[in-house]
Amino acid sequence: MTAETGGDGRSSSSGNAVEKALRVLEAVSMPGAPHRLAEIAATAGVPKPSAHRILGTFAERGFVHSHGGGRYAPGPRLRAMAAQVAGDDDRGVDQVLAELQRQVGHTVHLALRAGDRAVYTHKVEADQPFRTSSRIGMWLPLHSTAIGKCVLAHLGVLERDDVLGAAGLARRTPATITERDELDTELAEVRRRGYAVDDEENEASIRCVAAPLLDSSGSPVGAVSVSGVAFLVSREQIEAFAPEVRHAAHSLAAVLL
Amino acid sequence: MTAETGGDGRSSSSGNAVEKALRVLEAVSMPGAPHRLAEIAATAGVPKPSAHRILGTFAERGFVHSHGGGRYAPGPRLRAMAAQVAGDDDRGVDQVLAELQRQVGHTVHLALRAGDRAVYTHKVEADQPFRTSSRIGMWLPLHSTAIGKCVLAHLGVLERDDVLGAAGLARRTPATITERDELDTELAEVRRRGYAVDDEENEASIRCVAAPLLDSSGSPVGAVSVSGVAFLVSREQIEAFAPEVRHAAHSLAAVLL
DNA sequence: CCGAATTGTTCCACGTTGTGGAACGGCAGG
DNA sequence: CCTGCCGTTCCACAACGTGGAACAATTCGG
Repeated sequence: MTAETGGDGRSSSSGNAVEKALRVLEAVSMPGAPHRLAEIAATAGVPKPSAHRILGTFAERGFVHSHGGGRYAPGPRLRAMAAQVAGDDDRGVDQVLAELQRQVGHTVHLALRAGDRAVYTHKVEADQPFRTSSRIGMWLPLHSTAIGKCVLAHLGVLERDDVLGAAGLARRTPATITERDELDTELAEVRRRGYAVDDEENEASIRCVAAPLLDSSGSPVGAVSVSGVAFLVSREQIEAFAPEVRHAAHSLAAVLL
Repeated sequence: MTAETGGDGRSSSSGNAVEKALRVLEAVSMPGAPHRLAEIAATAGVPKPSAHRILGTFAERGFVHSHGGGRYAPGPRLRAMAAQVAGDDDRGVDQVLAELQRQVGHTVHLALRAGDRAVYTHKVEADQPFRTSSRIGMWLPLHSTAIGKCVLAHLGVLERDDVLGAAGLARRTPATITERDELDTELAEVRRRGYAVDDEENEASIRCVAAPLLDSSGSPVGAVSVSGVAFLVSREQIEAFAPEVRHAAHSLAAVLL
């Protein structure tokens, strides 16, 4: 390990060509299929001509599909890669999630962090035939969800400011925490307890508990959650699942990292 | 530059840095999670030091996870991206596939081409509770499957030689076509009819029909297929689904491209 | 239907960045 | 102990990406 100072140093603005490519690829992959060039350039934080050139390369290889005049969508090659990645890790992950689902009887989610949001990657539905509006690939805000609060709580102060500054504290329900002070208090509590609760803060009638997945350096990678319908599960009942959720989180960290 | 002797002429373009990055990313995404550096470098067709540098960049951004000592696996960020891509296109795709499944009553697959193989990206199971050993993300050979033959049939001769040279014509069942001449005849037939049949050539007791998805330039992007258990569906019966499969393929081409 | 604002695309001189063969150290298997 | 193989580091060279600015196409508003 040569003397790498933990801070950003040069990488702050753009840096590596490969890095830009990754950010562009990520931007193209965002929901809302056909994206415009300017939009992608902005999202990726890359100058317009560079984005154009990179997207051209992607298009040549079939990673993105160019819808004519400056509109880009994920291409077949990227879709194939996505299917491979999504299908491969299912070895142990689904097992752990299914086990958790059996223990608690409610819908179980795994979400991974992607910048200033989290993305559902796995889901095990509850036995009860209750509507769950979530879907794999759907992304959720960090400030109003149990999963998101787990992530935020374990970010460095610097990065947290960055992320919250970019995403804002949008009100999602009457219970959503929209004050930064209040959120910070909550996050301290999350760190202390090792799990987070969402008491109808993101969606009315939905309560969740979540526990964070931390990598070897302590950075939050994502979180597991249990979601219950409010009139079936009290706040106390949901919170009582915390031990099981934390256990699952630890198992998943072992499998995923 | 390395003056390759006939065998593997793909050295066509290692020029672009982004291109190399893409190939490396693809190599990391392949099934069999922790890959070794040399393996990735070979698969991607990139010199070892370059692969190392690129993987380092990926690791910094969480796209791959470095298992220490030259072992790399898809990272959280890549998984999140994969979930987004896989989840987003479900708009119309699943509808079309479900419609096809209703018409034919058997298991329906969508696979996309990735280099010298195809990858299942979508699946709608048959009503009948029959084992189907396929899974999203699983990859299948091109020469012994209906889906693969659709792809091969619509490749340029040059690229077909390349692909078949790399992958070979491995025998999968007694019925597998392992002679290049015979395969070429079959592929001409596939082009003529607009669909391909797999009569227990890839897996014993499984018969399939497939129709290709062609992009605007006529290149094969993937294929849709219907798979039936051999002792329930005769070759004639499976082949009778061809019109429906072709129809679905056209609908999907419109949605995906 | 036309002009104005926005967006996609091309160009190009500049120097930063990636490049990859070769050499080094570490690890395993004979 | 020696012998491959593999991951990692090094470095001189120039190719490649870079991005501001100019240009073309398209959209929007009146």
